[in-house]
Amino acid sequence: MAGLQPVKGTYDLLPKERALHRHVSETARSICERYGFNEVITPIFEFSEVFSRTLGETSDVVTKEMFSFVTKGDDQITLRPEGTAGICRSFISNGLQQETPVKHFYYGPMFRYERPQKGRQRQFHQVGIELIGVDSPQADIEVVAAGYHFLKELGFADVVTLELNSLGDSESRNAYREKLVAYLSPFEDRLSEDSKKRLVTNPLRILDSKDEGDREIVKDAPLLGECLNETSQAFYDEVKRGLDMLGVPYVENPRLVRGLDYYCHTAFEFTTNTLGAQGTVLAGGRYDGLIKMMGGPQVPGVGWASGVERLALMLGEDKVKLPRPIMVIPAANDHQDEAFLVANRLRQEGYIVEQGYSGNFKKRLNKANKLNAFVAIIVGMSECNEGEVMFRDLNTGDQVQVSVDGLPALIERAKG
RNA sequence: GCGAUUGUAGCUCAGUUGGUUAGAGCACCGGUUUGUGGUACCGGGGGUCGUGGGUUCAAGUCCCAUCAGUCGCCCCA
Repeated sequence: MAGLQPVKGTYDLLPKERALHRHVSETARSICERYGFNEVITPIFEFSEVFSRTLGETSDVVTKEMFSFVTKGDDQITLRPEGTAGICRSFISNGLQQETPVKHFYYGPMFRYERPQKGRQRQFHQVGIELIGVDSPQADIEVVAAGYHFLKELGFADVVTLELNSLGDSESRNAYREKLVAYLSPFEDRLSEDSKKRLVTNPLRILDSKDEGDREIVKDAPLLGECLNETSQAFYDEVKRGLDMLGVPYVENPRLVRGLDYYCHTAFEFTTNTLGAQGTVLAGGRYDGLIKMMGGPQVPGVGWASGVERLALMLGEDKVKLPRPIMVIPAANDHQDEAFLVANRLRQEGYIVEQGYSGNFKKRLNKANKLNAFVAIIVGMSECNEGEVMFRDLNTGDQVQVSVDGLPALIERAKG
C-alpha cells in the first residue's frame, strides 16, 4: 500500500469537476440520442481475449497498456482499454443480429497502463457510439456527423479539425501493404528502432511516426489512396460527398492510420492543438471484420470514442456551475426543528435546500453566500405569525413575510 | 520503458552565505453584548519541511538514494 494517495494515474473527481464531466457526457448523450443512439452499459472488465484478439496482438494497447489480472477461478481478466470490443462482445452475447441496425451510446471509465501526463491518465472516461449492421456509407456519414455535432455543441467547432482517410477494404489494404513494404525495405537501416519492428508487424503505422528520420523517408512513400480498389474508392467518395452535403468540414490526411487493427475503410480523428501533446479528442472508424473475428456473424460496424477528460480540460474549470440552493435558517436555535420542517417541505416540492448546521444567524447567512444560495428563508422571527416565515432574496436583499404555502411562488420569481 | 522538472499548512508560496520554539496570504472554525449576508477587527486548529540515509557542533537549506507529482518521448481518447 503506497500510503494515502490515489494509485498512479487515477484521481478523484470532486463535485465541481464532476459537474464539468457530466456536462460533457450529458451533451454527448443528448446529441447522440437525436441520431438514434441509446445508452448501454457493458462491464468494465472482460475476458482478456476480448481485447487481445481484436485490438491486434502487436498493438501498443495490447502489448504494454492492458490492466490485467487473474481471478480466483483462474480467469484471465482485463480492465477495458476501450469501448468497442466490449460492445461487440455484447452484440454477440445478446444475439443482437436479430435487431440490426443496432445503435449504442456508451459512457464510462477505461483503463490503460501508461505514463500519466496532460490529458492522459490510467483511468479515464470515454463517451462513444457504435452503429452496427449497416454496410453503406450512410452509416459512416451519420456517425461522423454526430461526432461533429457533439463537439460543436460544446463550442469546439472552431478549435477542432476533422482529419479523414480511407483504409480501404482488406484487398486494397493488402495491396498497399505490399507496396509500402517494398518501398520501405531499402531504407530499413535508416528507420527508427520502433519502425524497424513495425515493418514486420504493422507497416502502416510507420506512416504516422513522429520520428524525424522516419518522416523524411515516409514523405515520398506511396499513399494508401493510390491502392484503393474501385469499391473502396467509391465508398470513400460517397462518405466525403455526404459530409460535404451536411456541412461537416474535414481535411483529408492520407497518412492517417488508426492504432487498432480492426479498422477498415473510413478512419477519422478530430484533433486540436490546445491540449499540448495529446491532440486527439474524438476518433473512430469502420470495423467490418471485427464481430466476425470475435466469433460472431459477419456484421459491419462503425463508431467513435471521445475522451471526456480532454474535452473537460478544453472547456475549463469555470464553465459549469453547480446548482444554486435555497438556504433555510432558524432565527434562533430553538427554531431548528421548524426550519428543518420547512426545508423538508420545499424538498418535497422539488427544490434544492440547504441548512446551516451551526453558528449564529450571521454565520449562517455567510454560509448561504458561500453555497451561492439565491434565497434565504428565515424561520421563527418574532414578527412572523403562525405559519409564516421571512423570505429573503439574496440577490437583491429584499425581504418579505410570507406564509409557507406562498413560498414556491416567490422562489420561482427569485430564480429570474 | 526513456527523458526533463518539481516536492515546506487543505491551496498558492516565503524561508537570506547551513544557526534558537518553521512563516505569510487564502481557506476552515470561533468571537466582536440577545435576530440579518459577500466587507472590517480579534482569536484558534492544522506541518515528523515527500521518505530514508549521510556530511556537520548545527540541515527546510549541502550530498546520495528512494518515492510521488508535473510535462514530454513512444502510443493513444
